[in-house]
Amino acid sequence: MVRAGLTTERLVHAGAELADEVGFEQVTVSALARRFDVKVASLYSHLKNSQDLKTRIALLALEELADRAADALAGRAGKDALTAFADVYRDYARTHPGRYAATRHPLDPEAAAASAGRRHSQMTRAILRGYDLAEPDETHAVRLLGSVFHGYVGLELAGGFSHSAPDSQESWTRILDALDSTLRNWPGD
Amino acid sequence: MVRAGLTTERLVHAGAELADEVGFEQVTVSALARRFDVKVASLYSHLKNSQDLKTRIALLALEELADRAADALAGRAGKDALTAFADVYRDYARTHPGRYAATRHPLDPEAAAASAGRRHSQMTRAILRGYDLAEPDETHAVRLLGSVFHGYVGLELAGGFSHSAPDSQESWTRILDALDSTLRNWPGD
DNA sequence: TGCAGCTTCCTAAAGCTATTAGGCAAATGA
DNA sequence: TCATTTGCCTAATAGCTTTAGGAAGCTGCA
Repeated sequence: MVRAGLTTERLVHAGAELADEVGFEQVTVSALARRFDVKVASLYSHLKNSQDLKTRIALLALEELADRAADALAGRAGKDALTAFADVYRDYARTHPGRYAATRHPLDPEAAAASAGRRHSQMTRAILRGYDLAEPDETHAVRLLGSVFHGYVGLELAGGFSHSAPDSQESWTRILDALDSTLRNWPGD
Repeated sequence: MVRAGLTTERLVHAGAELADEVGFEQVTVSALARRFDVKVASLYSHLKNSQDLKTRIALLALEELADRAADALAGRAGKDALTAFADVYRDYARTHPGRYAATRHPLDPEAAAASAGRRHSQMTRAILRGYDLAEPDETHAVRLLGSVFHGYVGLELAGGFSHSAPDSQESWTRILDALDSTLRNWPGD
């Protein structure tokens, strides 16, 4: 019997690819086994269960996203940083829809704390340092940015903006302009 | 044999309640059958399949949400309308998380066209008439509002803002202030 | 080299969900 | 009252998940 050479890492990676191809919700232990031409039960030596697989894909995606964001932020500040960061987020979602969906997968508190989600929100704060916001306004702004990015990408991916003018890219650009302007003129009490 | 009195409408309603209790993704034909103390196959006289059930719950939720939004908008304009509309959205999501999740369920084009989703976006446009935006800026603004509402509520529901100061309600209020200000001072080209 | 022990993958089995086909009994209405 | 329609049932197939236990491959050490 030739062994397939399964490892947790290979499985999670293949799971992420599978997610991008068929959707994160459709990622299943069975489908993954088929992809490796192996019996389903065999995966249970490498994965605790189906939930474990999804959690690991989510953590992988969060790392990838944070890595790309960190690259994009290097050497940038102000609006330049804002748009670079936002574009990374949107591009990642469009090129890796399954992985992006994975980043929205609910994590239990320990997993969440150990994830790159924190890194991502630290980067958001770093961008805001280019604007002049004191707490608690900075936190409000972090939440606003998170909401807009997550919300826009979610609607775009769901097809909300296709088949209707203007182009989604144009709205995205104008929304980032508006956000920049909002951050520069954050309303006081 | 006493009949259970199933109808498509009762099933969809119970499905919506089930969604609020256990989550939209966990709504299953089997669970619904258990709730009516009836065999699973019996539901297939009233529902085409599992997908059909979910679509119907989504349509129900979209109607409910649009009805509430319409009520809230009556007699309001400007920022007053904006916050009332936004609050309805957020409150609906918090009091009916399963139904809210259902509104995010992808619909095939025909179902989407027949849904109350259109009504909802018409209302967003009505609110924007209180601000001074010409096309295509109005559309950009519609998309911005949709993104912020959907994004904020999604993050809040996922627990993103709990266990951390400031209070989510405070951020929400300040974000609506910021949106109002953005709409009043929409940046030109 | 040979073999002990660990690891990998397998077979088998049970339980849950989805869906279809076909049947009997209850409700409807002529 | 009887025929027809309708509602719910049994039975069966098929897919996914998970656990238990077994056999073959690999590793390290004598």
